[in-house]
Order: sequence, then structure tokens, then C-alpha cells
Amino acid sequence: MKKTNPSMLDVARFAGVSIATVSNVINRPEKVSEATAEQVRAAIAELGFVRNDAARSLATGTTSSIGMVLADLDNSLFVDMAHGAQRGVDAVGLRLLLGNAACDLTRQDDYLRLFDEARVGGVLLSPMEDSLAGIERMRSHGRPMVLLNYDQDGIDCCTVLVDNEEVGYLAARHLIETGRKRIGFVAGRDYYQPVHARRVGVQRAVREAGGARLEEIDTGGLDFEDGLAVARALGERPPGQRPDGIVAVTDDIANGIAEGLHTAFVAEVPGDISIVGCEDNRSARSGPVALTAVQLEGVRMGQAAAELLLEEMNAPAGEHRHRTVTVRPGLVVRASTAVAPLGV
Amino acid sequence: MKKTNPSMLDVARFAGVSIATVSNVINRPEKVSEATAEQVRAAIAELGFVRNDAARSLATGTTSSIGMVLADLDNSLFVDMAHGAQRGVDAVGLRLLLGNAACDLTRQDDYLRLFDEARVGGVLLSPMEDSLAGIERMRSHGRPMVLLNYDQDGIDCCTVLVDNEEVGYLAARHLIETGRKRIGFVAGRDYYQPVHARRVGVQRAVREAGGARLEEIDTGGLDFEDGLAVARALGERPPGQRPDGIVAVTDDIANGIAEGLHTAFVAEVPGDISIVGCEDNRSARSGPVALTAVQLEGVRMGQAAAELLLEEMNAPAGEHRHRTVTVRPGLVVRASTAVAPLGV
DNA sequence: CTGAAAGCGCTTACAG
DNA sequence: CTGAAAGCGCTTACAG
Repeated sequence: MKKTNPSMLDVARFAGVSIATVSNVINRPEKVSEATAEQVRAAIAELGFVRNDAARSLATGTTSSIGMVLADLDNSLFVDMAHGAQRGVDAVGLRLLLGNAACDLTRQDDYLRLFDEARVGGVLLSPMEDSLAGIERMRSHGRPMVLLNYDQDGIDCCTVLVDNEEVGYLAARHLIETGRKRIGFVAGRDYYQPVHARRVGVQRAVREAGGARLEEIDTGGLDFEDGLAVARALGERPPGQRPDGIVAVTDDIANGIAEGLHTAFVAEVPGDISIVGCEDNRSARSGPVALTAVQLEGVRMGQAAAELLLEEMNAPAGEHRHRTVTVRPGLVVRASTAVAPLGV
Repeated sequence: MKKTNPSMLDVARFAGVSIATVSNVINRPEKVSEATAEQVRAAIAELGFVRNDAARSLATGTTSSIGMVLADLDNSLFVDMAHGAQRGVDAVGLRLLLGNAACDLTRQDDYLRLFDEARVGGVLLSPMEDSLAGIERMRSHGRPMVLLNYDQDGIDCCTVLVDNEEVGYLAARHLIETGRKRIGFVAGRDYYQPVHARRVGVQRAVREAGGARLEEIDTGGLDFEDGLAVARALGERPPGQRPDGIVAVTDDIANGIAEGLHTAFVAEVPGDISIVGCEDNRSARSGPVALTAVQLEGVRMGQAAAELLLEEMNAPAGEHRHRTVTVRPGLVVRASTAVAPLGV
């Protein structure tokens, strides 16, 4: 039967004490005699009392939760961020509430509003495209908020970024260091800021290296299928005209290329062509070989974001200055890259 | 600067109306003249007013959120469940708040308590081992709750289950139908209920088929490494003594076996040995070939759970009867299984 | 159509 | 150590 939960008043009556005493045994037990406390605890247990957090929050003006809105839980980067954030807020006894926007801007805004209305202590947001309106709304309400992976001008927030130029740089340099000479950078249009930054990093690595050449290959999108298409196109070129090392701007593209090359017997990976992905996304559709990739360090990003948020939450009014933390990516070498065969 | 958010009273004063009128333009605009409403809306915008949900919830005794506690977001099954629940809950305009237990029973209990105190409309829980205490506590508080993937006796809750016997059955039957004769079932101890059920299903499929034989291979655990170990052990047997079709109780084990067989050149997958996984977990550590697997239909489980929860939430007091919904698994054929070569 | 007032269930000085 | 009472910010009959 759906009973309405007992209140503190019920507990107080049951234990034969005042409501203030009940509150005290819950919140400041040191102010209550052990005998009374025991009676109150018995009453709580007997009645199955659960503190009404709405009332508590209203009375104190505080909450012990912080909200996190994730762009897409199907991408392991965001799951990692949640882990990191969890770690960061656990340390101070706060609870992390997750909302999955699932690539839907309306839903993202709904969660933002929800957390705003719930007066959470702060919010962590990995924004999707075109999130400025929502971000500014939150900002104007004065709620502490830190952004993950959103590199835009004029954002008045603490932010955790990955150095995407470094991502591209590490990927390309790895290929060059393993003897690859004809580097291909495969990406969709530079509409996304990270795509552009990675491109710049690749260009820099090639330029610095001297001996290598760079070909930039444009795909329509960023998915596995786009990678397949690239593999097909490569298959129509004579082997000598193909890159011998490819940086794919997403893991999905990388795996698509590997798959395409493999099933059509176009080339061996990594023998003929090494491939590096740019995300290390465990949720990516997998290809025929384990992918070497630059990892974005989502856990560290989430943790850094949580720390920035706590800083902002704890700063005396007007004292807080926004900061940007940049997390350095790292390379994870797996089977899709290898030292170039001699004499190629 | 951290300003304290304006209240309805502030808005009322600013607009020169009463607080009840402000509440009305927000909640029942039809009761307010357009002119007044306009003024109030202007005041709301000007002041950046955000309704305090704690106060609303306290006054109305309702919430528009439901809580979901997931055992482990690193496993795509739970992410799928969240998607499904989202879908089910969206349909009626409720919000889904996620808590990731991340395989930590204490954290699971914390989230349960949090949702209980927040008086959410109901909770969805994919319990970890040994969750009975927490479950019963919630139950005794009368909060609507439905369980996912928790098949235990004496649980007084609506539940969504996958038919794990069918999982094993489908996996084994697929192998047999593709001409495999020596079926291996690789699993850890039957400590977990699903492991046991899958085993029973495999046994039934083999029994029904007649011509095939079953070998049950025990691993210590359920991970990739356990699969590797199995592959090593298989490598030490003469080829004719090995299974030609393997059902692995987890995708991780399956991929570990495939990897082990592949790197040690023990056998070809699927040529010599077909392998089927039992979860279709996108987050599983991947092996050298795309894994054929039985999929658990997490999305459908989540959606079914949401529907059961809504049913319970909307039932008149005392009218609700708990139900169990069983979601049928399905087979996804990929590259790790194939028709047996002739004459083997 | 609009407002005064009670009440939701807590917390927190303040007396005693 | 314990209790009476005000107050947190809303919603909702009820008058007017």
C-alpha cells in the first residue's frame, strides 16, 4: 500500500519529544542526551522515517548534490568524465546526479533547468553544439557551473579542455617516429572546433619532421561508414599513391578505414598502413585490429572539472575568478600501428 | 558574483501583484488576465527568477523526477537501460535522474537513500549482488520501485528480467545449426544466477539437438584474461580434442578466447572454432573478430521497467499488483561464427 | 481576475 | 539537555 511517509512530527510524538529534538538527533547528536537519542532512533526505525530533503533544503538553503549533464553516454568519453567527477565530489561528501542529454539539445536544457530549480550546489556540463543560450541562462542565475570540452570565446565559466592540437600532434608524430612518410589526415569539415585543432596539430607535426608529406582527406561525417568510404577510395589508388600512415579524427573513422582496407584486401594494417584514432573511445564501433589512439583522459577531465566547481562553490562571493584547465592527452599504442617495413 | 536567487515574492513586488498571482501565471496561466501575466513574465525575465523546486515539492507533495541507480555505466547494458527508461519516462513528461553505483554497494545505497529523501516519484534499480537490505528498506518506505535484472526469490517488487536460459539456448543452438558438434560452454562458477541459467539453456540446446556433445569449461572469473587462459589451455590439446563451437558466458571471455587463439595461432575463428558471447556488450574489451552474441535488449528492458514503474506510481493505493516482465533476448550474428567447414 | 493566509516538513537561534 | 516558534519559498482553496 502506498502510505504517505511519516514526518518528523510523527517521530517526535511517537518518541514523546519535540520536533527540534528529533532534528537534533539527526543533525547534531552531540546536543542530545544518549537516552533521548536512543528513544528517537527507535521511533525513526519503527516508523521508517526518511528525512524530507525538500524541506531540509528549503530550511537550510543548501543541497548536497551537484548535477552533471552529459552530452552522450553512448560515448565512453562522457562515462569517463562522470567517473572522474564522481571521484572529485565524493572526496567532499557530495552526491553526483547525472542527466544524459543523449545528443538532444532540448533534453540538455531540460536537465539544466531541472538542476537550476533544484538549487543544486553546482553543475558540470559537457555541452553539445549551440549550447550558448542555455549556458548563459545558468550563468545569469549565478549558479556555479563548469564546462567540459567546450572551447568557445566569450564563455564566462571555468572550463576543462583537452589540448586538441596536441591530440593531432601526438598522433601524427607517432606515425612519423615509426617511419611513416606519407601521412594522411582523415576528417570531416572543420565545423567542430576539435576537428580543426587536431588538424593544426597534425600539420605542425609533419612540418616539424621534415621528411614526411601530408595529405588531408575530407569525409562528409565522423562515423564508421565515412571510414569505409575512405578505404574504398584508397583502394582505387595505386599502392604507392596511398598514405602509409593515417590519423583519423575519430576512432569510428579509424576503425571504418581499417575494416574497409581489410575486407577488400586493399592493404594490411599496420603493415602497409598504420592507423591512429583521436579519442580512444571504448564505445566506438570496433574494427579488425585494436586501435592505437590518443586518449582524451576523460577521467582526469571530470575530476578537474569537479575540483574547479568546488572551488567556485566555496569561494566567498565575488572572489572567484574563472580558470581554464587543459588536460594533456596521451598516446595508447595498440595493434593498428607499427614500425614501417624497411625499404618501402 | 554569487547572488541569492530571487523568490516569488521579489517577482510579485517587482510586478506589483501578489505572490499568488505569480504562482498562477506560472502554473495556471488561464486564470490570469493577459495584461497582468505579461507584467509578471517581464518581472520574471528581468529578475532571472527560477522556481525553487524544493518549495514547490514541499507544497505539492510531488516531484517530477524519477531516479535510476545503475550498477555500472562502464557496461553498455546499463547505458542501454538508461536509454530505454528515458524513453519510457519522457512519454509522460517526467525527468530521469541517474546515479552510477560504479560497482560499489555503498554508493548504490547512498543513491537509494538520496532518491528516497528527495521523494522522487519512483526509482529504477539494477541491483548489484547483495542488494536485498537496500531494496527492502526502500520497499518498506512505500516508494514505488522496479528492479532490473535481479532474479531473486522473495523480492516484493515489479521486475524486468532477461530470460537467461534462453540466452544460453540461443547461443548454443546457433552453433549447432551452423554445424558445430563439439560445443564448449565457458563460464565462471554459477555464483551469479545468470551464469547458471545460461548454462541450463546451453545444456537444453545440446540435448535437444542430438548429434552434438557438450563440454563445460570452468574459468575463475568472467573477464578477458579468463578467456585468454582458456585459449592457452585449448592450445595444449590436440585439435580434434577441442570444441568447434564455444558459448562464452560473457563477451569479455569470448573476446579473450578469440584473442588467445589468434595470437598463439592455435586455431582460426570462426573457421576451426566458432565463438558466441552472451551479452552483446559494446563496452567489452574487443577481440580480433567481431563477436556474434546474444543481445540482452537493455533498451527494451529499461523501457519496460519505466512502464511498470509508471503503472505502480499511478495505481490507486492498495490496487497495485507486482508483475515480472521477461524480455526475450535475440541473436546478433557477426564474424566470430560461421558454418562449419565440410568434413570436419 | 486578484489577494490574504494557511500549510507543506524541516532547521535554527533563543529561552528555559 | 529540551521545546516553542519563526521562517525557508512555494501552492492552493477561499473570499472578494
